[in-house]
Amino acid sequence: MRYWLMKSEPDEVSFDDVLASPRHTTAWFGVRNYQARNFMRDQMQPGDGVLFYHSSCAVPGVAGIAEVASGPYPDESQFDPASKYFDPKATREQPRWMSIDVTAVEQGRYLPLTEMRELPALEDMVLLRKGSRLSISPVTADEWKAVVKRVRAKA
DNA sequence: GCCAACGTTGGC
DNA sequence: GCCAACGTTGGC
Repeated sequence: MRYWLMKSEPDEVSFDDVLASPRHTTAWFGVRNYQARNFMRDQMQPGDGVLFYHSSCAVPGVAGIAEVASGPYPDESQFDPASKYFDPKATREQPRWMSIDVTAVEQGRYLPLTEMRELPALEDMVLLRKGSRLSISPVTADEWKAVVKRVRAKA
């Protein structure tokens, strides 16, 4: 069992959107970075823990806890010329980009990025490293514990 | 809107 | 295979 942090722009897909979806589950599409794709393709397993992070918004931070709900499969949006994620070099025979399903599990408090930066347990977290832009990044068990604790805290 | 950091592209 | 130019990310 591993842990991950996945970034989503809430204007596109927010944690609330996933909670409102059938079975609280959504397809994670639109990843167009090879390192992030490889995590989905090679390492992420159903049941892995996911920190659902809101980026590019007024208050970036962890919006809820989720989990990986499927193995990898081709991202449909790469084949759709009308999609902004369309990739002319991708074919059905040789897809380039992968999706996985993600299920929302628990919404506690919203944990802002500013607060994450103050937690000593998170000082080495990939997300918080200077220049880190990965939309999917690994989270250690200790980091997971520290974040979940703050998400479940009363204040 | 700015800009630092990083990834990708393409000419050579 | 190098590397300059360009595009993107994402916090501020």
